[in-house]
Amino acid sequence: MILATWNVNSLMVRLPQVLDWLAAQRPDALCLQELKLEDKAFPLAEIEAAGYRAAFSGQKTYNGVAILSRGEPQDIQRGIAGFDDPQQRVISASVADTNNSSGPLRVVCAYFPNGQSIDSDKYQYKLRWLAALTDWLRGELEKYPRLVLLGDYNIAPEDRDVHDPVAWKDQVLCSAPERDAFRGLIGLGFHDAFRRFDQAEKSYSWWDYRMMGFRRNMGLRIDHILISTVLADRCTACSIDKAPRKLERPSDHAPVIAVLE
DNA sequence: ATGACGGAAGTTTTCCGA
Repeated sequence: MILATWNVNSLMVRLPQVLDWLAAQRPDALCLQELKLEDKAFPLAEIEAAGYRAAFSGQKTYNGVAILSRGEPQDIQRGIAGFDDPQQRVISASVADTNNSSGPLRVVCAYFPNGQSIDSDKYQYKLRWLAALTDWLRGELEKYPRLVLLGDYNIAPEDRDVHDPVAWKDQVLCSAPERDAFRGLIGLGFHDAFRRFDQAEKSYSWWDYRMMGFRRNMGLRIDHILISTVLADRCTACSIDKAPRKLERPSDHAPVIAVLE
């Protein structure tokens, strides 16, 4: 089965691209971030017409996350339990596992805070958010061993995930506390699906709109799919689909896709 | 040089993203 994540940077603007991509890729589940719309504006009819159901948690202007799946998402949970946050950044749901009879997969879709800069209050919020997410996921993994965490992590885990590691050294998205937090998630019992396979050098999932970032491949790998240990051996591929980044009016992020056999 | 580009809110400019 195919699981994917895509920060669409406004679902209203990107909806035609999302519908085209669903038709072309036929993922079993697609996690979306940065919807930038309220729930009452969520384009449910268009998505259902494309053969998908949806769980979503939106807000005005910023943030907003959704899980689209071919079957009805079950046991939907919004946010991080025990972490009050008006920013809509996390949604979880159970989706049918098409290749296994031992129960559904638990999908957690997350839009990690950006942090702005390491001397910003938003960076402190990011670190608190990361700690809360980690604590919460420790329990979720016990409850749902077949768990996948997909989303825009706003963390480039290693220097090889950064087009210019010298310029980005100790900057937000690359700082040691953020990378420590990423490793902390791995330490709970996750595997970075992308790094389980040979990949081209300079593989990124986000490129700045400015300075011809995409054409010059000035990017970062900040969108990730972490799969729990019991699922890891079923993962047969993981890739970044750069095609949508080449369209007119693209998101600044490209989708990341994982295949579970 | 802290710019650029893109989206949203909403109005001629600001905030935010990464």
